[in-house]
Amino acid sequence: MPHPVEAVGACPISPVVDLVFSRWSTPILWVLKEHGRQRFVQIQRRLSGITPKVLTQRLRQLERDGLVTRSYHAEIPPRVEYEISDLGRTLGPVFAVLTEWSDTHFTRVETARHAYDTADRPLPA
Amino acid sequence: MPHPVEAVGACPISPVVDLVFSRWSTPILWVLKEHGRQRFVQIQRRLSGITPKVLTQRLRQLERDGLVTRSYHAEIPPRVEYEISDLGRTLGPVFAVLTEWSDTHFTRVETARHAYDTADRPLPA
DNA sequence: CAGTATCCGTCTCGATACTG
DNA sequence: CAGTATCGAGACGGATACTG
Repeated sequence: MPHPVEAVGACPISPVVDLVFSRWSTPILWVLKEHGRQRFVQIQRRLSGITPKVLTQRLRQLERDGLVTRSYHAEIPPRVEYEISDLGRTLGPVFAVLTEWSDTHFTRVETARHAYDTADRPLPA
Repeated sequence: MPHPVEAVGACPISPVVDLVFSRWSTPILWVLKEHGRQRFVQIQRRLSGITPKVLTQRLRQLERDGLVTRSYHAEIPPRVEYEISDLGRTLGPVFAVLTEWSDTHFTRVETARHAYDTADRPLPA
């Protein structure tokens, strides 16, 4: 389920968010970036348990968006390899900034959550 | 619907993605960053039609995560104001990089989509 | 104003089974 | 191996109505 289009007017980066941060997209791009070209089952194993249906859906979307390339080799058994594209590699700085933010600020989020959960607040009941 | 936890092992930025790029989170943070402290209905109007239920849900989550602060003023009528927190403001570079990526690369995505959609491919039927 | 309560449609995911 | 087909379950969002 993509982000609503109505939000684009208020938030110009919504299209990119849909593109890169849809469910499973980021982990798939990440493993392709980290481990290079690989086959369908290898990706599936690294994402520990994603079903073939969902993996196929996401890979097709990423291929359509030009972030991933698919190469089919008509052998027996058939061999299909996926690789992050040049366009996909340009996302490197995006991931780098997110990694850096996570390393420096994520503990503050966890602290905030804990504080919120243990705060005295008027009971909803 | 958060990203699956199983993906975290393969992709360390999954928690941040859930935090910042969950549905509606980015647009809400964006309008708070752009237009400063504002009331519930103002946010609702800028996001053109988000329902109060959903807006409440997301604001609560962002408040719990420490990205947004909520201030309640017991007046008649009641007044509640939301503001991006200091922690939320540290996301500035993240948004900046995404904006830059969008400006320089998004047309290539659209080109790729068009090429994919008009490509001759064996019919699925 | 700032929400909450309820109902409902949709979408997606997950599990399972099957095919070239 | 690399998917496709089908089914069912559940989360989530949208619309509407109501409250302090």
